[in-house]
Amino acid sequence: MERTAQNIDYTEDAAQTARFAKALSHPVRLTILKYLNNQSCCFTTDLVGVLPMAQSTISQHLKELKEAGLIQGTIDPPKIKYCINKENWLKAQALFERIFKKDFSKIDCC
Amino acid sequence: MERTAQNIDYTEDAAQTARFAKALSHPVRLTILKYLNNQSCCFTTDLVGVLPMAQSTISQHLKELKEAGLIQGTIDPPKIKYCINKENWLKAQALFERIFKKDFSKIDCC
DNA sequence: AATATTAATCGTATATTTGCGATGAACTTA
DNA sequence: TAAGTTCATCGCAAATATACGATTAATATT
Repeated sequence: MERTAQNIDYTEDAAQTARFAKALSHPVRLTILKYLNNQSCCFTTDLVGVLPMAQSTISQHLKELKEAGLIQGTIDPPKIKYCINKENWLKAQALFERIFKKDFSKIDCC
Repeated sequence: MERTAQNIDYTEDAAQTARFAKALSHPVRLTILKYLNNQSCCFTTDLVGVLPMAQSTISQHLKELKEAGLIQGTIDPPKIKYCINKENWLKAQALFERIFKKDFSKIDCC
């Protein structure tokens, strides 16, 4: 097998952390998460009212957050109620904590 | 002014958090940061030896981490020594903590 | 001075992301 | 049943990200 970037096997933690980070890497998605975190839950309608973007764009961001596992939607016809996916949220929290948890006492070289 | 996505003024925190998250959103960059965090510092050479990718690609990832402020390079001719940018690292840590710090006691709706 | 090492940058190809308007499916309400 | 609401998806355009090899500038070594 050729030794190129295509064939790297990252640790599952690194891959998962990268996926979560990617989901958090857009200000609109951070705004949505903050909103959900404050409101417990909300409907897409609410977000469309708050965010100055097309409904389709917001729907796309919601899809990404859902696919990353950070939120979940429950059907409440004809609306969909979104909320934080608690389990994965805590998982993400743990992974980000792990990134930053290191001791800096030894880092005095720069 | 037209009310489109182009004209949104995100809070500085959201924008900064998104920039940090973007820097963390690739497994190679997470690997580099982990390496730096363990080793205190390292040279590009070291990373090229460890990561199975072209030197130019690694250099590009280093540039992104540097532009996000998470690492810094000091010239040590003919090499460049990279290490974590402690100040911004702690800033990033604080911002990510802030994302996840919420109380979940009220989130029982889903 | 000539050669080697280091690491950034350029040029290029391909993939992904972001945004919008338009459409459509599912469900409600009149 | 007809009209309205909700929200996902499609199709498209533009921007950004990712990777590579080749080149270049700076410095070190012979």
